[in-house]
Amino acid sequence: MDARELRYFVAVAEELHFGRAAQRLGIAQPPLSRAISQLERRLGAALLHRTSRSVTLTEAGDVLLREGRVALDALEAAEQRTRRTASAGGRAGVALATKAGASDELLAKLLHAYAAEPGSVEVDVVLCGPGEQERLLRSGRVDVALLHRPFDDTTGLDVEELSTEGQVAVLPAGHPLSVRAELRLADLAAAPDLPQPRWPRSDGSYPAGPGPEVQSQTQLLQLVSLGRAAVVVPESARAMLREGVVALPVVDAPRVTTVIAWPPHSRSLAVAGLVRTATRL
Amino acid sequence: MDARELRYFVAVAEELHFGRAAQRLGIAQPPLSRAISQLERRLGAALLHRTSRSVTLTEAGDVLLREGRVALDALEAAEQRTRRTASAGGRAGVALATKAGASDELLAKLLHAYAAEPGSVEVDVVLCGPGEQERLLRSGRVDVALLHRPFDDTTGLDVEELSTEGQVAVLPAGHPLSVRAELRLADLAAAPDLPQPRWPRSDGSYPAGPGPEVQSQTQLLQLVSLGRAAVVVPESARAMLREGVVALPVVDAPRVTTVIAWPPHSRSLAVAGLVRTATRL
DNA sequence: TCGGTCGATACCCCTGGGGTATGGACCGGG
DNA sequence: CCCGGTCCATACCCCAGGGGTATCGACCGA
Repeated sequence: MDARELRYFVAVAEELHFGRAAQRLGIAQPPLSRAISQLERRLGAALLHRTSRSVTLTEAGDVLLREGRVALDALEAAEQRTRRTASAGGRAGVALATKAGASDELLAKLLHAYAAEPGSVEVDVVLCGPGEQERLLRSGRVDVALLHRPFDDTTGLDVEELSTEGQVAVLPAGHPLSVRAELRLADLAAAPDLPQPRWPRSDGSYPAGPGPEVQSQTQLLQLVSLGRAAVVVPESARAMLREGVVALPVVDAPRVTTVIAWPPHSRSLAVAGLVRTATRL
Repeated sequence: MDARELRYFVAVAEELHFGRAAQRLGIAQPPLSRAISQLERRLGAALLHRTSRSVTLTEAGDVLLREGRVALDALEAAEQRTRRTASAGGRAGVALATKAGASDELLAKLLHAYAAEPGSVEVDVVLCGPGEQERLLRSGRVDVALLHRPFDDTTGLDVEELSTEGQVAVLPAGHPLSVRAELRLADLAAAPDLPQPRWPRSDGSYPAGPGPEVQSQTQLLQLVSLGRAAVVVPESARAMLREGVVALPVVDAPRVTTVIAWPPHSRSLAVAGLVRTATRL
């Protein structure tokens, strides 16, 4: 199978609309229609149920969407890692992704300890938005990442657990709930004046909901201190709190596990060294 | 990156010879040369050191070979699983690979127990040669496989351990060593009249060595009973022994672990059911 | 020095992927 | 009930690029 055809199919399967998919791919709609039906002919399988009003996935199409994404990620990763190896020119560095503002202290300790190891190489740290690390790792932009369960999906990655922690609710100082010693998730849900803010998805769109739209932690904290939102974050994020907000333990929020993750086929000594250092912290 | 280019590169990287690689790919040599240098240009990376007498991998080429194989496997798997889903036509079965003659009893118990589960589906059992299961699983020909550590590589697969066992040496009855109560690997290495037989690799060629070339277990056991070879196999293979041979424990051979393995992205209920049944045996 | 090997280059042909124009099915509104 | 709008499929054209053959140039061993 050709990678191009697969990319086309994934676009259509995600949009469920030939016109929008074609636009996203930067081609006209007719060649896209043709490419998909050609793919179906080659596979001997119907992938989409289509009428002139709606497009839906068949069972086979659902399988191809899931497996195809994995394959395209692997292809992209092969390309990216080759590029990075070549541009490093022998003196191979290693790229690490982590969520900006999360596990700050852990990251600092890790980088410091690893730099002291014999044979350590330069670490290129990529700070990214929530959920972004996983994509960077799977697509080969980085070699290793710090992920946070249960938020990030570690399926198909090798991982080593580093630490677990509870979560705290960040509230406006002076809010009635802020005098409590601890909270439950239900308490927050029962406070409609404090909706959960909404982060952009990877395509830039926002999920529906009552909360304000945010793009950065700074923005988020400002909204909280203005009394317009509340948010639940891991305890370690307390380090970045500002005036005008308070943090209270949420006793029934899921515990967050920080893990170091890397692709299972990695043969990189640098990645192995980072992982070893991390587990010894 | 295009899958075609990647396939071409993998062929050249494996053959380290443009002419042979082109022959294997069924194209002429000049287009292959062109495709590779075009790939190098696109990636901005030298992949091969070439003189008119030899071709070797650069560091970047080595990375691309390893990552590229994974990507091509994933692509192949996406295609195969889609085909199988479609041809199953809704009433989805599940394909399981296992080495012919290995873990016989375990397999029988597993199939029997799974068939008795509520909601179980038909299991298509694929018996294959040594080391073949792994390839079938990675390339999507099957959904789940029984593998044997440390012989099979489970990198990048999800696994559940089922059993571990020691290994026995199968010798000709009447051989001086056959009167011992137990053996060590060194004893076998010190008996040049009993070389280890050689199995064909996936490309059909044989590794170099003194032992006879074999293609089947029957053939193998006949050679042993004729006094021309000896072989070390897991204990459970005792069930398939024949007259004229004896099996002695090899105390320092690595223990063999039978595992059930599946691709990490599998969402198949049938695979989950098989795994659950297997771990409960 | 010469023949043999092997990758690169030059040049040609034609497949097939991309474009525009248009058809045909379906739906909602007046 | 027709009419306009939406959306996928079909028809047709163009040309980029992938594949072929012929040949060159570098290198090695006899």
